[in-house]
Amino acid sequence: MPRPGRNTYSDQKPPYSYISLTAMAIQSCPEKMLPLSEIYKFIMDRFPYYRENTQRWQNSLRHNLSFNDCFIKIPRRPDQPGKGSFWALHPNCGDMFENGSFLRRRKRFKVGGGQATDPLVPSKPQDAAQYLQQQAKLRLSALHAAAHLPQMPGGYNLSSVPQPSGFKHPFAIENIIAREYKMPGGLAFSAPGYPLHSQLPPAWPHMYGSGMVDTAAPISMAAGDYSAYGMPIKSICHPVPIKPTPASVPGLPGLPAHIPAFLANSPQSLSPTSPQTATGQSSPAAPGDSLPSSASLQSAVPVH
DNA sequence: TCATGTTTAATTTCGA
DNA sequence: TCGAAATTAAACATGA
Repeated sequence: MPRPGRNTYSDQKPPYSYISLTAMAIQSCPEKMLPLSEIYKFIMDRFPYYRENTQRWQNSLRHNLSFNDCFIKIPRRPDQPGKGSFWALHPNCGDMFENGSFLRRRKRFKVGGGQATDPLVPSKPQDAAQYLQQQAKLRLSALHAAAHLPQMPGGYNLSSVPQPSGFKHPFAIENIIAREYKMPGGLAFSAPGYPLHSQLPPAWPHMYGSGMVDTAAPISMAAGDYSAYGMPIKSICHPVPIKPTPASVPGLPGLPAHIPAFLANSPQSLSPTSPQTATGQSSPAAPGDSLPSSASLQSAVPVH
């Protein structure tokens, strides 16, 4: 829980567990897999609280990666030199934070634990790792292809990258946003115009401490500040209501009327008829996450 | 040597 | 109040 800061806002602990922070980091990159060092970096970049006591929380984070079945270790390919493996979210881990709290899951994800799974997604960690690595390649290909396409009205459509049926990733941006539509202080999220730094209420101290976000300065968003969805990461990484208010849109549980459906729907609902990848390959359905929506991809290709 | 990864155990925190 | 999830600490192994 966010506690009132002792000295500055920056020493507040964000209301996210290590699991949710890690998942956020993984989901923020287009390949949906990150090495440990990049996960550290993501967290420290976004949350000043974690720029201190690094040994402590990084040990905890590593513990979480190994201990929780929802994280899968993906070995580096020969063309990906470097230290350590990549980490990804298990494609079947589903919405672990369905209770609305990013601090505590109702139940831990266990492989073969009886969760609803996509039949096309392997559940065994080794198979899932291979599968995820393949999907990461496809995503990169799609992003690469999209970056070289002429701009289409309404933005690129990357829905050609295969998506699993009926799966909605817990850290897909639409999920996070759907939970965060009610900002502390009463500010409502108003897509499709994403909240910008200057619009963020000071009630999100984690993002403001240590001068990380200068609300007075002109908005300057580096490419790295965007998630794979074209969403400024800085705007999605803030405390959320631990207990969101009930749904207000019939048929879209948890979604208020002012959240556009495209942010709340699973990716494939945007374009259910495009099973081919941008590279022309056919492949099994992708794990449950989303590539940038057609509305957001124009600014979405992150630079790493 | 250091970063990464695994495992165990104790403790804290939170939801039912 | 209790059980489970999360956090923290620590020891140890492995590989670049």
